[in-house]
Amino acid sequence: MSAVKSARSKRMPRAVREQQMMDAAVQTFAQRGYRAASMDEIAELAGVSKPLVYLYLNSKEELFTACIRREAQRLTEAVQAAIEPRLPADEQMWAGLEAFFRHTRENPDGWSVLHRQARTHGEPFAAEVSKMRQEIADFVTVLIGAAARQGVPPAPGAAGSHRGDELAHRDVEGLAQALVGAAESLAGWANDAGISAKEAAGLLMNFAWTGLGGLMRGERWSHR
Amino acid sequence: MSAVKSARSKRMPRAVREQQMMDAAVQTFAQRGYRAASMDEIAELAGVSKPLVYLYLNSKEELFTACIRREAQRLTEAVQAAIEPRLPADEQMWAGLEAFFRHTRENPDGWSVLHRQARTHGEPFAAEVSKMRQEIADFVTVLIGAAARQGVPPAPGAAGSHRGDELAHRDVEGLAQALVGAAESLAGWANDAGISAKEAAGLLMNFAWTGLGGLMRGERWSHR
Amino acid sequence: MSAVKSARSKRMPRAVREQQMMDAAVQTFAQRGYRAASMDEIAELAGVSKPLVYLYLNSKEELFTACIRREAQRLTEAVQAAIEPRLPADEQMWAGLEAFFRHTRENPDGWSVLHRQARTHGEPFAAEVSKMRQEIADFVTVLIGAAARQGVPPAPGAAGSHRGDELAHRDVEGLAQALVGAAESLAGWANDAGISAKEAAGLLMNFAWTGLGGLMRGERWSHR
Amino acid sequence: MSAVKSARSKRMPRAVREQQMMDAAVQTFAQRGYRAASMDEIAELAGVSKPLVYLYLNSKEELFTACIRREAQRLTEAVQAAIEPRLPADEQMWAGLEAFFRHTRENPDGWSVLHRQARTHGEPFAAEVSKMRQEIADFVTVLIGAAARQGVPPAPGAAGSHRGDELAHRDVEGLAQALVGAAESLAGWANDAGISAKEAAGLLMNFAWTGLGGLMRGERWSHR
DNA sequence: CATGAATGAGCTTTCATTCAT
DNA sequence: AATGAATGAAAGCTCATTCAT
Repeated sequence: MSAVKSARSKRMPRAVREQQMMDAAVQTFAQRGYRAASMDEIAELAGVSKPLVYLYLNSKEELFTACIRREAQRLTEAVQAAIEPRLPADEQMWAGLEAFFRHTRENPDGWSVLHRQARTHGEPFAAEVSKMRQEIADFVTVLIGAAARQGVPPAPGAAGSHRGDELAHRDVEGLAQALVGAAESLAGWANDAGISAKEAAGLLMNFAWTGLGGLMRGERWSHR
Repeated sequence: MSAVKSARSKRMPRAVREQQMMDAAVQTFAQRGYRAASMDEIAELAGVSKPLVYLYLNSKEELFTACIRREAQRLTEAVQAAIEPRLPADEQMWAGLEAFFRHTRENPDGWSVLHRQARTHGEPFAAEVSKMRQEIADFVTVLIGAAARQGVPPAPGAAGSHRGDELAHRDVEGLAQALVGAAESLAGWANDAGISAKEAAGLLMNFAWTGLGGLMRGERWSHR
Repeated sequence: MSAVKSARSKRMPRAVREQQMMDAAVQTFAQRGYRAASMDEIAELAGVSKPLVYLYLNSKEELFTACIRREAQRLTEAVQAAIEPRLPADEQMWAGLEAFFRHTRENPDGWSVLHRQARTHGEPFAAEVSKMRQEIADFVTVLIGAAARQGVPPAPGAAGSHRGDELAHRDVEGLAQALVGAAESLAGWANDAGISAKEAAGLLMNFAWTGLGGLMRGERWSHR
Repeated sequence: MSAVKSARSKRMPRAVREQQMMDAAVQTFAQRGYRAASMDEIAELAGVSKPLVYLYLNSKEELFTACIRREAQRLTEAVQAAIEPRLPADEQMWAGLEAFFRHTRENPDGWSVLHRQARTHGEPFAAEVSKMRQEIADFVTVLIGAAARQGVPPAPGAAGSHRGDELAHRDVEGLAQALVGAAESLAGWANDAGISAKEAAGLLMNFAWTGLGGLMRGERWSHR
């Protein structure tokens, strides 16, 4: 009936089967955790026998790594595809955040594998995610720098933009880390609370970008 | 010198033995992960036989839960002990953050169990941490509300305090989530980068509290 | 240059392919042992696909048996080809031993399959080698008998040949067993110690043939 | 009834259980071969569960090694116990051979593990046996040397002992190898053919010691 | 109070073997 | 003539958990 072959039909090319296996693996790893996920369950969910999984993906570790890489790439691609480099820094940031929240909401299992599972299970895997995370943090760092040069979020009623006090490099890095952490945290919360990607992005922009503006203008918090 | 007997001596009261076991368990869970940690290893590290662990703590699940509870309590207690309720909201916030960063740095295994392991391994455990997280988020929510009523971070040079536009409850909740996430992220980064708790707290105050001030004054980010 | 097509070229007559497979099998069985050798490895080493191995050789057991038969035949042929039946018994023996040591040194994998692997793995295979071994033992028995009739290894300085005391049939059989075992043992040792086939054959002739001569003359060892 | 507790009774000391396991393992390895022997089968034969085997002996490899060592020690001890160092070399040799044939006949599985299995399966194990074999070969070498010094098997009717031509060290080593190989081969044959240990020892003494005597007296085989 | 002895169940991994093309 | 795709069955090993003392 259907024009699409049933996912269960036998004898399909390797590339297709591999994707099916990784789909099943991501789902299983997300729900059970790396150790608790059994290759039996993954194979069954993929609709193939266990030996075939091993034939194509070699071991549980390699399968997990392959999943992490695929999901990391999909996520970064989704974010990068949303960014229009000619727009101002804040618009780029907003677009990136919106894409991030949208992607994580649409791929909760992939996000879980990246955010929870991969970072929890030792060095072979954590490094894979750290790389992705650092890429994003670097990008955010650049955006903050750009914003600083453009003159940023003017305080309403304040005199026009002026270059704020220099932000130390270490501070910028820390801010990027904080921002990424906030986004990660919000991603989990937004999905559970039924917040849309646009709302979440707006929320974080208000929170972070505005605060950033303050920093740019030299505002600092200190004990009174 | 010490009034405490050697940790290895036989025949000690149950409460002490239990703490030793949980110390060993927290360390093992942090290093290996919930599933990979074996009761054998925990018992050996605690210096007792395996049946004794079962006698006192019943099962791996209960042991893990007990660890989570203990560490969660220690963390929240550390934060709350640092807060002086009569101080202004921002000072409370700073003190809480400083205590948080200090405690996580001084108890990396406990923090790892809470932040990484517990949330990664299914419902019985994640709920335990969510509770703690929510407590903190609620507290932050209260602080923000208080700050809003007191009139907060005045824009330098702006006219004195004025009540900001109302912040929707949902927004406040989201901000709290973002703040907690940022703090968690910074906790990891700070420990690796050798940032002191005070520095990390200051960084986050500048980032968050300032932004918060903007929000209070009705500043919002939007597409131009 | 060569009239033989590359071993990797496609579409070659069955007989040739079969030999390639058996070459690969002998090598793999020798290096890994019967059980540890995988059909995958054999097929890959032979440069063909696994189903083709099954098409031609039916099963791992049959493949192993085929290897044993081929190697046993090659060995016995090598030994027999070296023997000139019109020569005296001792010269025949020497020539046979020399050929044996030479062949095992030049075909260590084949020898390993016969000597080590085949005898180690249950009845279907051990019988195959026993047959070959018995053939050789029988031949040695005949030689000894011939030597006995000819009057053999005269003690230097002793009066000419005289028919020795009768050797019981069972003794002759035992001697043949001992001789074959000694040869097998020397084959391994000689290869490792860099002893040439001629030297090894000489050594064994001195050892065995001389002793044999003593027996023929009725010398017997007994407690004093 | 029996004064001996049933081998199946539960809860026995570790040392006893370990011996039971090794008994079962030796039997299984001998009958099936190293690879084909399954830990399941060994455990069942030993009357214990598989985990207990692993608890005590760690792995299949270690279990195999332990078996090899135990059987090698038992064999060498049996041989050494039979030797009376004050007796002449030939009597020592005879006693050693007799003990060897007796022990291998009474412990066919242990002998199979040493002679067949251990040498067939790669380096960790073969080395263990080589050590034992070399010990024996060295001992034989010493005996041959002693015999040479004492003046040995006089040709009947020949004038009293005289020091034979020097035997090169390499030759002596080769002879020892041949002798050990012959004994190994005879051990298998004697067991199958119902030859007693004494008969087998006598056979080999006649064969080897007599030949040796010839060599000592300078007799050499050569092409005529 | 404390433990040495013991196991049922389940995991990852491998292999000989067969179809469908 | 030849192969890519696929699997049933079993093996080595580990673990949470319990008895008997």
